[in-house]
Amino acid sequence: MPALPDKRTDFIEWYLAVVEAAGLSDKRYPVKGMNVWTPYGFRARRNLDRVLIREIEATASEAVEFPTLIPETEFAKEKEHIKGFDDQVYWVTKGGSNDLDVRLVLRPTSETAMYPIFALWVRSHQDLPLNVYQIVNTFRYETKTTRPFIRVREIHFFEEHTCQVDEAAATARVQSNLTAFGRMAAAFALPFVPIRRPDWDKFAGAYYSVALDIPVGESRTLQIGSVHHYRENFSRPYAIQYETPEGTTQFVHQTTFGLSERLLGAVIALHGDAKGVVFPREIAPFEVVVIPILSASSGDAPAKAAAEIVARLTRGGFRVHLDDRNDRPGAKYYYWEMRGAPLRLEVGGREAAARTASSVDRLGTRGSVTLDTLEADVERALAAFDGALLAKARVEFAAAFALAGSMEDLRDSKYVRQLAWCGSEACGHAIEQAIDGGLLGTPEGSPPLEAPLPAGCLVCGESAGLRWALAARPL
RNA sequence: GGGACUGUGGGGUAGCUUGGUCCAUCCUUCGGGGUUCGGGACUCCGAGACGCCAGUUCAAAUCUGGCCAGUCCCA
Repeated sequence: MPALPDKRTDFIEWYLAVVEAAGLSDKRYPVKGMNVWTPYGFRARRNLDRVLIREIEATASEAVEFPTLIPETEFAKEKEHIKGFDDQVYWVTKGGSNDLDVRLVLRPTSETAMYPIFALWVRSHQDLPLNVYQIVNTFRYETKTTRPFIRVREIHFFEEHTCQVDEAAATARVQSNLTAFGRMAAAFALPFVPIRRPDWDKFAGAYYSVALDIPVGESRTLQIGSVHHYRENFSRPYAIQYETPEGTTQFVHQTTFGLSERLLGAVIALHGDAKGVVFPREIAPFEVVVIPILSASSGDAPAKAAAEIVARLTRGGFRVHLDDRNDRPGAKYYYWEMRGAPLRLEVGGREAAARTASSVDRLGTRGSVTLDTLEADVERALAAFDGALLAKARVEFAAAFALAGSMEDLRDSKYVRQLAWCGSEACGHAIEQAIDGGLLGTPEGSPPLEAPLPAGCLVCGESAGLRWALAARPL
């Protein structure tokens, strides 16, 4: 197995190589931006979904599933929305050999599929809030270079759509989503910063958008999700209204929350190292890999002990894999390090005799477990690994930001820059030009760096409307 | 959207400029046998490729065009 490219200097090459070498995705499918989920990659995806489902359902959201095709007539109802997506949708124009009277859109996102039906579901204030989510594939005709998990044309998409009684309730739902995302991100050891996007960069049709960004290799950022407040922007064209207790009629205020397999890409990009992928336990296809070390002198004792360990841990609810291939132990170590297994247990003649196993986690921490207390020992080792991974990620996160006190600081910046901005579009674009990237927006809540807000905008020096903003180059 | 470049076994490559030496090089991978097994084993035997379609030519991996796929730069 040849060495991976250097992650720091050749980040993209490293990323592509590691996805390939870890067996997570097969990108040889002959359609741009549409890759095959391999068995190993699909296990990771299922684990990703499991966490998303667990956390969103903890906030009273219900799973639904809407159709893949949307009639053009519904798709076109909200003007900003269609303008934003027009150039990146796939059209179905034929049924068999007949041209369709009404063309159909392959959903790029599901507002326009759901909202005509929401209008039927919502009649009374007692029907609110309506919180539903679905995990489906969506399609966007991406023109830029596609990359596995990070920029694809067939997206494995999580989308929550809600209807609320008023603007304040919708704002509260946005906050609830941000909190839920905090728990999801913690499960994947991903420190992130929620950022309210500038008006010119918000979701097509939104009142405002909060993006969830993480700093990632080569001083860039990756948007791994977003939460949007729609106010009445969709409920009016789609006529989603309800009768209040007072007998009046109101339009609902809506929110959405979107995530995708980019989260998996982010986990790979952020935690991976020179040896390959590093999975936190929640997303790891196998939390524990057991490797028997055979030799002529120890006979079948290691194999028997390994089988016992696998049986016990499986019964204990762990995701375990026994690697009993006819290969050298060292080759297996490299193999599972490349594939990111959090914990490896080695059982040779010595361990089998002592009824123990040697443990090594993916960050290199060595230890030992005893068969008497196997489940507890493994649980402790995995928890310690997850804790260490999160701590490491937090240190790197903190080091990714720097204040910018002048426009000169933005040039060739190796950091995500925190700066004072007056909020005007002209100054925003000046900042984007200087950093050769994007003005990400204003941090929701406290900014990454604690510092007194300067007296004036970095560009124009004005103090009116002054707030912190972040700028970086997107991945 | 505009421009440049690239496509050779499963992965990575040599060959392309100047067509013939190529039933295509090497590494890795894969299958079978044997010996092995505490950080990428050794050995013997075997498998596997010129993106697709046209064209030029006595002759195409090599030249031309289209398509498909990919990479980079600019908007």
